[in-house]
Amino acid sequence: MFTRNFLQTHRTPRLSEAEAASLEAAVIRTAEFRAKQIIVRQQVPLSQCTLLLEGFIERFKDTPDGRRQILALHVPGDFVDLHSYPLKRLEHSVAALTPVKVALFPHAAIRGLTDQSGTLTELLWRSTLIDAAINREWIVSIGARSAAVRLAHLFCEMYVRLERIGMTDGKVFAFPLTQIDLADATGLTPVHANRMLRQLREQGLVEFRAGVATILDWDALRSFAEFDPGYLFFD
Amino acid sequence: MFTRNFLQTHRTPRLSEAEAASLEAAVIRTAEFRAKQIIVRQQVPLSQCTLLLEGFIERFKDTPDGRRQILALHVPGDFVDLHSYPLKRLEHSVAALTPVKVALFPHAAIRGLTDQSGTLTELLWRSTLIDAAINREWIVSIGARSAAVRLAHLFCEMYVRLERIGMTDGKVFAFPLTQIDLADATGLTPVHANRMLRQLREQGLVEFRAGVATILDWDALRSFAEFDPGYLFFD
DNA sequence: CGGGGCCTTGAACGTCGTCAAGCGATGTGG
DNA sequence: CCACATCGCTTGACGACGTTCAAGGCCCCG
Repeated sequence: MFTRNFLQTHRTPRLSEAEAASLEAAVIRTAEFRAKQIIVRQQVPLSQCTLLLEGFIERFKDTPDGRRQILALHVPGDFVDLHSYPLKRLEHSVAALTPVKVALFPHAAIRGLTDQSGTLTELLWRSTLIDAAINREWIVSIGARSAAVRLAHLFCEMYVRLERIGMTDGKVFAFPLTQIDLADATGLTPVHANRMLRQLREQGLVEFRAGVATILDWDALRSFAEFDPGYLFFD
Repeated sequence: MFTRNFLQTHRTPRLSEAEAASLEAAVIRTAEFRAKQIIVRQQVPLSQCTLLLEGFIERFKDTPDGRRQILALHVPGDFVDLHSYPLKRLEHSVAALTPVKVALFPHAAIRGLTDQSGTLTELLWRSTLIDAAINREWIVSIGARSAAVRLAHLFCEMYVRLERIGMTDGKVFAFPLTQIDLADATGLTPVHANRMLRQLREQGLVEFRAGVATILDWDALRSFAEFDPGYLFFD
């Protein structure tokens, strides 16, 4: 069941059994990547899409002056480059944060799915647009929230997304990023990210150590972060 | 020809004449809005999509503490809320920056188009994903570029997008935002945006006055802004 | 044992934000 | 027709949030 987590997080529109079976059957093969390995390089023409089965993936872009901006984080059940189907190439790169296992869907198979069913089309399209909604929420975070709030918001988002696929253990979840990665995701320097993490910990909101996050006070964290999960479209 | 500007900016995949005619025929009516009028309110269920014909539109989100973040700017030929088709509602709001004229496509008509042609599906889907690519470039701008570079990048983007639909006059183009809007789009304060605009003008890169932008030195501006138009997918 | 990530902390600096005041243009009502 | 309010733009002074530079610690791995 390659598509179990995907269907778990994308319940609207609901597929018929036949449609779900077609989606599952569109996988030609699986693949594995090591941590830090680049999975998709920007601007390279693509002919298949990647569904993340196990592990964590990042999408990022490097700027000419050597800075690096993480654009999105992906968890199991996320299509990491479904948008390559209409776009044919990506304008950013995709890399594994941990060892990962993925399922591959040839573009031709996606085309087959969209020809077959308007509902399947809508579901796949929708999933790319939820990614876009997350991108926009990150714009709000980076553009309009302070460093500490930004980090808190990211912890909220990841907690909720991981909780949905059963990858949390109470208020504890694996979040295998370095502080440098967190800084690259939030537009901060590693030094300042470190200081803000300490502050969040001392405020009793969230603790982050060795790639593991522990929510200390969910209500307080959520309110501190101005977190409203509507943008994740968990309908 | 409601869809002329849209087809002008979205040349891939190419539609057959019949497909282009179907797209054009999917419009049920046009509508007009006054400047500053809200066109789509966040979280309200939608049943139609809006194609911008004339004028400028913004997408934005307000934060609890009263800040406002502009998420995207739209020019004629852009679908401003095509993503409401798979999502059914938006997590942000849409407003007119100037008096605007739009064409409306019922969701049911979009469904008809996607049922009819995989190529039409791909084109519409693609256009929503180009919006997403622009969102991601804004993440890079806000997260990793300095205030002056950020503004310069925005001028580059708008110049290229407007040039494509014939809305530039040499190196001059109407860009009907206030300095406050520019600040809200770039995550700056109006005061600082003002200072950076002065700097860009004094450096001989770009001038912005009364809603009109003038590129003073395109090559210098482009290089200062680290601008690479690849993310706009002008294929 | 040495080297390289990653984390942590301090000190100094600078970009950007805040507060405040004044200007010009526009518009509205007395 | 003028008084006055509003809005957007501009500039100065000051302060803060976040960056930069630097050093040291820990841990893992070769």
